[in-house]
Amino acid sequence: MDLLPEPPARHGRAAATRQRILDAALAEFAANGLSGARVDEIAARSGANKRMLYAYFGSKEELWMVVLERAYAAKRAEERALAVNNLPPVEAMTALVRFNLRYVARHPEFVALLNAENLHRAAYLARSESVRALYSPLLEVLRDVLRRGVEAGQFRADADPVQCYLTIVSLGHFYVANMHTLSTIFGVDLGSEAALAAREQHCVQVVLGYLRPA
Amino acid sequence: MDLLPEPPARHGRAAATRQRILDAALAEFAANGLSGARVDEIAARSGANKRMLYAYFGSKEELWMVVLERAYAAKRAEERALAVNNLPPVEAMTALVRFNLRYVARHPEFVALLNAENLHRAAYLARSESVRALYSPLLEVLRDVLRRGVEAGQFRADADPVQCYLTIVSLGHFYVANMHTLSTIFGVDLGSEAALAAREQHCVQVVLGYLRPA
Amino acid sequence: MDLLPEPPARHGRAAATRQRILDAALAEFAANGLSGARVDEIAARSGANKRMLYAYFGSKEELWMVVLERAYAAKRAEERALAVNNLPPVEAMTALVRFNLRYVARHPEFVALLNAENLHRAAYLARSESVRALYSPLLEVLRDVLRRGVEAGQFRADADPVQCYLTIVSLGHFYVANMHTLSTIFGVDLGSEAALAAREQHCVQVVLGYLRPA
Amino acid sequence: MDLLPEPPARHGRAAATRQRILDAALAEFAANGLSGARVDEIAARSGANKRMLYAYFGSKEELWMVVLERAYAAKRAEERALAVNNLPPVEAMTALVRFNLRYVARHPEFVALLNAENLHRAAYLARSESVRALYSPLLEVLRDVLRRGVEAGQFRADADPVQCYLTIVSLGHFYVANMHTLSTIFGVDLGSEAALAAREQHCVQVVLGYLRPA
DNA sequence: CATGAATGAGTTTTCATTCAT
DNA sequence: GATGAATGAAAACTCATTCAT
Repeated sequence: MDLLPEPPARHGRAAATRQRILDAALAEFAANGLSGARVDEIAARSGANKRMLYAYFGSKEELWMVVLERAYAAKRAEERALAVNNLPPVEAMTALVRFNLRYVARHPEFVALLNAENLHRAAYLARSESVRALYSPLLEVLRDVLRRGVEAGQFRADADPVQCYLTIVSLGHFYVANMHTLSTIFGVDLGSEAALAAREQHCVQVVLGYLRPA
Repeated sequence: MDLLPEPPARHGRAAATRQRILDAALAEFAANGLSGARVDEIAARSGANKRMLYAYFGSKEELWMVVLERAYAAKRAEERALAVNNLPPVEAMTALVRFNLRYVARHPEFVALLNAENLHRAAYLARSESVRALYSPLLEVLRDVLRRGVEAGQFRADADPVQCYLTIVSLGHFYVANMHTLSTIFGVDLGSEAALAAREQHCVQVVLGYLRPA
Repeated sequence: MDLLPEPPARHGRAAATRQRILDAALAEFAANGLSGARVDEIAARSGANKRMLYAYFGSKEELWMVVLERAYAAKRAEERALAVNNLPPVEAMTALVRFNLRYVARHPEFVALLNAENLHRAAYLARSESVRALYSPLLEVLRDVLRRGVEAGQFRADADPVQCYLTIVSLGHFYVANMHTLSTIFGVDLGSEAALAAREQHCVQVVLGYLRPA
Repeated sequence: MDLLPEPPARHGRAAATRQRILDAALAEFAANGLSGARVDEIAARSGANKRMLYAYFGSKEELWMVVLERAYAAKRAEERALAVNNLPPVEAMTALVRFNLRYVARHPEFVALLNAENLHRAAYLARSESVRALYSPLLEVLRDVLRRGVEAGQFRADADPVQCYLTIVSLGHFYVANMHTLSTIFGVDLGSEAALAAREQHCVQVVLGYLRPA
C-alpha cells in the first residue's frame, strides 16, 4: 500500500508502477467518469510520471478499458470464490443475493465505473472479449442453483435465470449507485451498517419470496 | 425556489428558444454526462446561439441543474397521473411496477442523467428543494397501497415502503442503464418489445411474489 | 500587411484572421517543416488565438495542406499570367525559364515547403485534387511552345515536354533550395542580384542549347 | 576535425553497435527530417539501447551531423572512383551526368537528407569543415574536363564550372526529390528503370547540348 | 433579442534525455 | 558495455465563457 515500498528488485519495479497507476486510475475514473477524470491527477496520485502512464497504457481511453476489465474480473473472482454449488438451493440463493449487495457496497467504485461506462453505450465493455467471457460461468452457476431448487420443490419452476440474474444485481446496484441522492432525500444514511443490513434482509426476502412456489 | 424564475413569456419566441436549448441539453447531457457534454454541441443542436444559452441559464452547471430538475418533475407528473389510489391494492402495485419499467424504457435519458448525477455524489440533486419535494407524495401513495393490501390480506404486513420503493425502481432502472452492455453480452436486444414485456412480467411477479403473505 | 488593419466590417473579420493565420503558417512551415513548425508560434505570429487556428483549420496537418495548396496555386497563377502563348517560341521558352528561376528566388518558402512535403513522400500533395489540376494546363502550354518551335525550325524535334518541364524547374529549384549550403561552400552569395543574373543566363543557355536543332 | 574521433576499435562489438545506430539514424532522418525523426525509433531500429546512442553521439543533433557528413563522404568517394580524368571530355561529362542521376536514384535518402538540412539554412553543413573539403577536388575535376573539351573544340568556351556543376546536380536531385509527387501527377512511375533511362538520356543531351560549341 | 468571432486557462499527449542497476 | 524505467519540459489540442456589433 505504500507509495514506494522498499526499492523492488530491478524487475518488479515496472509492474509495481503499473499497478499504482491502475489503482489511482480506478479511483479517479470512479470519482469523475471517463471525461471528468484527469490524467494529471491519476499520475500524481499514483506517484508515477505522466509519461509512464502513456508508456504502459497508450492513452486515457485504453487505461479506462483496462481499469474496467479489471474491475469486472475482480468481482467475478470473488463471486467464484463463493462456491455456491456446494450449498443447498435456498442457502446458495441467499448467499448470491447477499454477496451482490455487500460487494457493491464495499466497492462503490465498481458501480460508479459501470454507470460511467453506460454513458458511452457500453462502447468499451461491449468490445471486451474478456468481460463477455466472465458472464457465462456465472449464469451457469445460477442456472444450476435454480434447477436444484426446483427439483427440491423449493423454487417455482418458471423462473428464468437471466431475469433472476438481472434482478439480483439490480437490487444492490441501484441502492449503491443512488446512495447519496437517496440518503439526502430520505434523511437517513444508507451507507450505515444498520441500513445495509436492512436492505440485505429485504433483498433476500424479495428474491426468495419470488422464487417460492405458489 | 427556482434559480431562475420562469422568464415572463414576453414574446413566446424567447420561451421557444429556451425550450429548444433545454431539449438539446437533455440529449447532450444524457449522452455524455456533465463533464462530457459540450456547450457548443448543445447550442448547435438547439439551433440557438451560444450566447443565448448563457443569457438564459448562466452556466453549464446551472443548465445541468435545470435539466435534472425538469427530468425528475416530468417523471413524477406521469406517476401522479396514474392515480393508483383509485385501484385495488394488487392492481395498484402492478400498475406502479409496470409504469416504472415502461417509463425508464421510454426515457433512457432519465436513467443516464441520474447515473451521471450520481458521479458527483448527488452534488446538484441534493441541493434541489424541488426534487426533494417530489419524493414524499410518491412515498405516501406507496404507503397507502401497502396499507390497503395488508388490510385486504393480500400483502405481507412487514413490508417497508422505502425498501419497496427502492426495489420497484431498481428493477427497471438497472435494466435500462445496462441495456447496451447486457444486450451485447446475452446476445439479445433487451430494448425489443418482446424483451420488455418479458421483463415487465418478471418484475411484477417479483414484487407481488415478495408481498404475498406467507 | 498590418497585423490589425482598421477594424474590418463585421463580416470580413473572420476572413482576415484566417488570412493572417495562413501567412504566419506559410512562414513557419517554410522555416521549420511540418514537424518542426510550432502551432504556438503560428498563432503568435498571426496575432490570432490558437483556438482560432483550430476552429478554421482543424489541425496542424490540415493547415499544412491548405498552405501547400495555396503556395502551388499562387505559383501557377503567376505562371498563367505570363501568357507565353502569345510569344514566339524562343522568347516563350526564355520567359518560362527566367520566370521559374526568378519566382523561386523570390519565394524561397515555396521551395522549402515542397522539399518538406517530399519528406512525407508527398503524402498531402498526392492526395490533393486541386494541385493535380494545376499541372495539366502548364504542360499544355509547354507542349504548344515546343510544337511551334519545331515548326519554325528553331527547336529539335525529339524533345519531350515532361522532361523539359522537369529540367526547367530543376534548374531554379535546386539553386534556391541549396542556396545556403552552396553559398558557404563556394564562398559567394548566391542570393545576390549578380549571382541570380548569372544563373538566369546560364539556365536560358542550357535550355535553348539543348533545344537547338543539330 | 571530427567532433568524435573514431572510437578506438576496442572490441569491434562497439563499432558494430555504432554502425547499426548510424544506419538506423540515416533511415529515420531521411524519412522524417531532423525534427521529425524519433530517437526512440532510431534506437529500436538499430537494436541498440537508447543509452548507447547518447554514449556514442552525445545528442540527436550531433548524430544528425555525423550522419550528414557520412552521406556526403560516401557520395564523394564513389564520385572519385569514377576517375573521369582518364576519359576523353565528352565521355567524361557523360559519365558525370549519368553518375549523378544514378547515384541519387539509388540513394534517395541522400537527397532527403540534404533537403532536410536545407530547412535549417544549412546550419550543420556550413559548420562542417570536412564537407567543405569535399567540394574543391570535385570542382577541379570538372574544371579539367571542361578545359580539355574546349581545347578539343568539343565544348563551348564560356561555360562556368560552378554553373555546370549546379546544373548537373540539379537535374538528378530534383527528379529524385519530387519523385512521389511527380509520379502521382503524371501518372507514371518515375522510379522504374525505363523512366530512369529516359531521364538519363535527356540529362546527357541537355548538358552536352548546352556545351556544344555554336 | 441575437450573432460570429475571440480568448485564456486547461488537458492530453509527446519527446529528448538521464538515472539506477 | 548495456539495459529498463523514469523524468520534466514542451507540444498539440480543447473548452467554457465573453466581447463587439
